[in-house]
Amino acid sequence: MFDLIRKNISKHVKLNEEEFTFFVSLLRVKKIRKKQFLLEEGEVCQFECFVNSGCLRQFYLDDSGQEHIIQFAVTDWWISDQYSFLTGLPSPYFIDALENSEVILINKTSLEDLYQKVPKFERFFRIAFQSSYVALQKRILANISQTAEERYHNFVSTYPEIEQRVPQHQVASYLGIKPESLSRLKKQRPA
Amino acid sequence: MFDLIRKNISKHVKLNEEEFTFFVSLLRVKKIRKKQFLLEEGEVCQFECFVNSGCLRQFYLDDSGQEHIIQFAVTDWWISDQYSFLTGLPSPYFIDALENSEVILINKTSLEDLYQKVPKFERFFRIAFQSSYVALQKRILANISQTAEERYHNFVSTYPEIEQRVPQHQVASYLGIKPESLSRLKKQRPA
DNA sequence: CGCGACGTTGATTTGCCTCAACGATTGTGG
DNA sequence: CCACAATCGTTGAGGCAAATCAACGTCGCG
Repeated sequence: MFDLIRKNISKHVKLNEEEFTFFVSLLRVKKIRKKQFLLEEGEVCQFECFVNSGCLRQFYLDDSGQEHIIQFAVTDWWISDQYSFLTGLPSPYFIDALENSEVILINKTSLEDLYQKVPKFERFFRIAFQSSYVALQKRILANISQTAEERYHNFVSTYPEIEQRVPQHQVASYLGIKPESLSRLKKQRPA
Repeated sequence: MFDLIRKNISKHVKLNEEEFTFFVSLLRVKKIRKKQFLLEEGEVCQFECFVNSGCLRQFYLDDSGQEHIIQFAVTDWWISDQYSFLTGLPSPYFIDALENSEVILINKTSLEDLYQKVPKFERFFRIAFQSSYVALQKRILANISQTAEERYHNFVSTYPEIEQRVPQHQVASYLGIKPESLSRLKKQRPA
């Protein structure tokens, strides 16, 4: 049950049994079925979420009813709305499941407690956010410097497993283009 | 000299005199003149950098010789290449000064030392990266969901002080559009 | 002064969007 | 288990936002 998250954390910090046991005592496991929401716009996000299995997405719903996918999260990834989590303000985003999924949640007060008792977790999340920051910078560079086609091929080679399992129009949304356009550019130069 | 950085850090963690004194002992102050490089493509980035005064930018130079601005950093901001800093690999980016500037540097080994001796800094940078992550997500959303004009007005209202001090074509680069296009859309609907 | 950096404007092209229709597949309720 | 609806991807025609290419004016600085 907690093997995967243990391994995930051990990528950046080494925990002993006691520390890990304490960590686990703060966790809550949740199953989410396809299309169910983990977070809805207007709610305050109170958790960090680790994906044990399945696939989720975070998206923004604009005034014209269009969805814009901010991120995907498959097995072994973290997902949450850091904006709402940090500020305590209502989230502008939705998080829902693209497949039946199992997630592990830690809520904000537990996490603060954890930071106090096991400062290594401060380090873990520092490194995790630093790495995520790097990934987002790369995505921004792609957005401001590349064509839709280049971004798509970039995406496929960076995240082949996501390209495999999510519908094509969701990938289009993530790339900031229309489904029709993605369809067309794939025909011209298949992956 | 170190008042500003002290205030910046105190936004997230409280330091006593001893801790701050130790921190300062690890710092190096550097003046950078306009157009000088703080980091060049191919170098390994060994520092975190705090801008005490002036203005810097981080950019990518593509194969066709085009610059793409990843971020600006004015007084009281941090700038670095986290990718190279984290991985120890050569940076794909440049960092240079848009004005004569004064920066405060802490190098990687000193920072690791600092994390060991004063774990509060782990917390400080955790929160700093978490906040930056939020800002980058917002920029990505803008890039995938808004028109050039919307992104521009968004930028002006978010960073009025940057809009004031950097040349217009640099703002265009940051927004992912051409200088001519920015000029035109400003004429149609002035800020 | 003269040159380079910067912003503007015009003419044209193009990449992606919009709107619309249609087939294939999936899933679901009767 | 079939019928029907919903979801998803594709294709076509036409439109528009932004890019491209080119020229030019202004400013500030060496």
